[in-house]
Amino acid sequence: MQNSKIAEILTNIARILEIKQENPFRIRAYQKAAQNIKDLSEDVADLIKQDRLLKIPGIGKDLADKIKEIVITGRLEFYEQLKSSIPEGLLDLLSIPSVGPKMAWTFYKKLNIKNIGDLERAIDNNKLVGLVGVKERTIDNIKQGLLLLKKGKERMPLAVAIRTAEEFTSALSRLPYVNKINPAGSLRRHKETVRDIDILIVSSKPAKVMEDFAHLPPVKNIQAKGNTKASVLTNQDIQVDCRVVTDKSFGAALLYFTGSKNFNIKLRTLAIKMGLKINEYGLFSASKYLAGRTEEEIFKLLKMSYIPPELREDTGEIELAMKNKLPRLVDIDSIRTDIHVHSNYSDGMNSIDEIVHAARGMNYSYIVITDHSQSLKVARGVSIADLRKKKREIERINKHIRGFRVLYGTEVDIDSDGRLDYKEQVLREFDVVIAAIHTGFKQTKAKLTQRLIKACRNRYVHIIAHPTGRLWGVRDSYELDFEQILKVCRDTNTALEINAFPDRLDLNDINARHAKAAGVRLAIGTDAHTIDSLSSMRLGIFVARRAWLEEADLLNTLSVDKFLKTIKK
DNA sequence: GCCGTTTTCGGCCCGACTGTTTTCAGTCG
Repeated sequence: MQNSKIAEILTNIARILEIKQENPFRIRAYQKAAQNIKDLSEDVADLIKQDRLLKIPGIGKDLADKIKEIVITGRLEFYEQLKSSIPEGLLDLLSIPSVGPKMAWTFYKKLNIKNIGDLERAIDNNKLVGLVGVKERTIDNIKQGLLLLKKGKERMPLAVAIRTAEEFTSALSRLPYVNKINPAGSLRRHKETVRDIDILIVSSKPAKVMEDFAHLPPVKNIQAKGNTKASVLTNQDIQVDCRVVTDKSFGAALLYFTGSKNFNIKLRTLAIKMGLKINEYGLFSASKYLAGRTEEEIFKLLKMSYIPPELREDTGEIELAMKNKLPRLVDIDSIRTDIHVHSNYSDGMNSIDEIVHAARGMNYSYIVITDHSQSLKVARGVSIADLRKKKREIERINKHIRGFRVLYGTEVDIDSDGRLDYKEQVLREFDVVIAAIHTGFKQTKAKLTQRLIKACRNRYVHIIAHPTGRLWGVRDSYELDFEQILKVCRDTNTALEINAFPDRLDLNDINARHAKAAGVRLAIGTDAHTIDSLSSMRLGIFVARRAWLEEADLLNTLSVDKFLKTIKK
C-alpha cells in the first residue's frame, strides 16, 4: 500500500466530513495527517513495523489505528461506511473552484445532483436559478470553475511558475506607484510544483495597482478584484493572486503570503501563547502594533532566528529556530562545479570548449563532462573509439587552461540486470562515473532496487544520477526500496544526485533530506545538454535548501582535489 | 481528531472578496 493511497483515503474522509458539516477541527486533523503522510519519504508500512507511526505529527491513537487497518487489510471500514452515506460523485463537486461543501450539499438535497454530469445538466436546464444564495453570478462562477477543472488545473513545475511570475513582476515593477514587489507563496518557498502564483506589492495607490494588474497582457479573465486583493487567470490558465499592503505591513504580509499554511498556523499559535497576535498587517500586542515592516523583525520579537522560506513547512524548523539551531542552508555562491553535463560527444549541443567557457563564466573551478554510454543509441552514446578521442581532447584542454579543470566523466547506463554499459577496464579510466537507469522502468520494485544496488556496489561508480527516474508529464518515479538504497550508498560511499533538470528535480526535497539523515552524500547535476541549461543549477540549489542541506552536504562545494578524494571508493 | 512551558479538557490562525446579506455565510488562501 502506497503512502499516496493512504493520504488519498484520509483526504476523502475529510471531504465527506466537510459535506456532512462535521466539526471543522476534526476535518483539519484528517487533512493535516494526509498531508504529512504524503510528505514522508518512508513507507508507512515500515513505520508501522518499527512502531513509529505516532511519531508523525498530527497522528494520534485513533488515526494510527485507522492507518494500520488500511495497511493490513487494504481497506478502512470507517471510510467504506462514510462513502456509502453520500453519493460518490459528490466529492468531485468539491474540486470545482467556487463550489464548497455547503453548496455541494445544497445541490444534492434540493436538486438531487450527485455528480459533475448532473450539475452540468442542471445548469443547462436552468435548474440552479432560485436556490437560496444562487443567482446569475454564482452560476457564471461555477461554469468557469467547471471549465478550469476540465482543463486539469494541476500544479505546474517550479520553472514554469518562476517564468510566469517574472512576467508579472517585471511589468508591475515598472509602475511608478509600485514601491516594492515580491513573489510569495509556494513559489517563494521554491516548492518543486506550484499551484498558483502570489505577488505582494507595497504601494500608496492600491486601487490603481489592482486595476493595472487585472489588465496586464497575459491576463485572460478576472476572478475577483477588490481594493487590495485580486485574482486573475492567465492565457495559460495559471492563477495569479496579487495583494497590496503598506510598507509598514510588508514583512507581515510576506510572512503570511509565503506560508506554508501549516507553518502560519504554528507560528500564529505560538504568538498567541506569548500574548501576541500575527496577521498580515503585523505583529500585535492587544491592538498595539509591534512589528511588520520586515520578516526579520517579526521573527526577532517571537524570539527565534530567521527561518528561510524553503524551510517553512512546519517540519521542525520552528522548534529549531527557537533554539537558534537552524541549519545554514547551502547557497549558490558556494557551488564550484556541475557534475552532470553532456557535450556534443553524445547528445549535447555544445563542444567541451564551449562548456568550459560557460562554466568559467559561472565562477566554477571545474566541470564534469558526462556523456551517455555506448548502448544508449537514442542519445548518441559514446563508442569506445570516441571515448579515447574525448579523453585526449580533455587532456589537451587541461594543459592549456589555468585555474580550471575538466574532469573526464560518463553517465553510464545501468542495464536491465544492473550491469554497466562499459567494461571495468573502460570505467577505471574515468575521473567520475555517474550511473543511471534509462530503460526498463516498469520492472518490479525489488528488481529495480537490485539494479541500483548492484550499480552502487561497483567500485568505479561514484554517483547515481536521477535516482528515482521521474520525468515531469512523462512518467512517475519508478518503485524503489529507498531505505535499502540509502544503506548501500552509505556503505559503499556512493553519492546520490539531485538532478536539476527542470522536468526532473530528482532526488526531490523529501528524499534528499532523508538521504542526508541517512549519511549519504549528495551532488547537484544539471544534466545540461546546452550551455544555457547550466543555469538550472539554481533549481538544484532550491531542492537542496528545501532538503535542509548545508555546504558540507554537497560534493559540488568541494575543491576539485577534495572532490576527487571524497568520491573515491 | 490532535495536543499540552498555564490545559488529559477545551482549545484549535486569520482576514479578503463575493453574493446577497441589511450584519452574514461561504469560499478561498
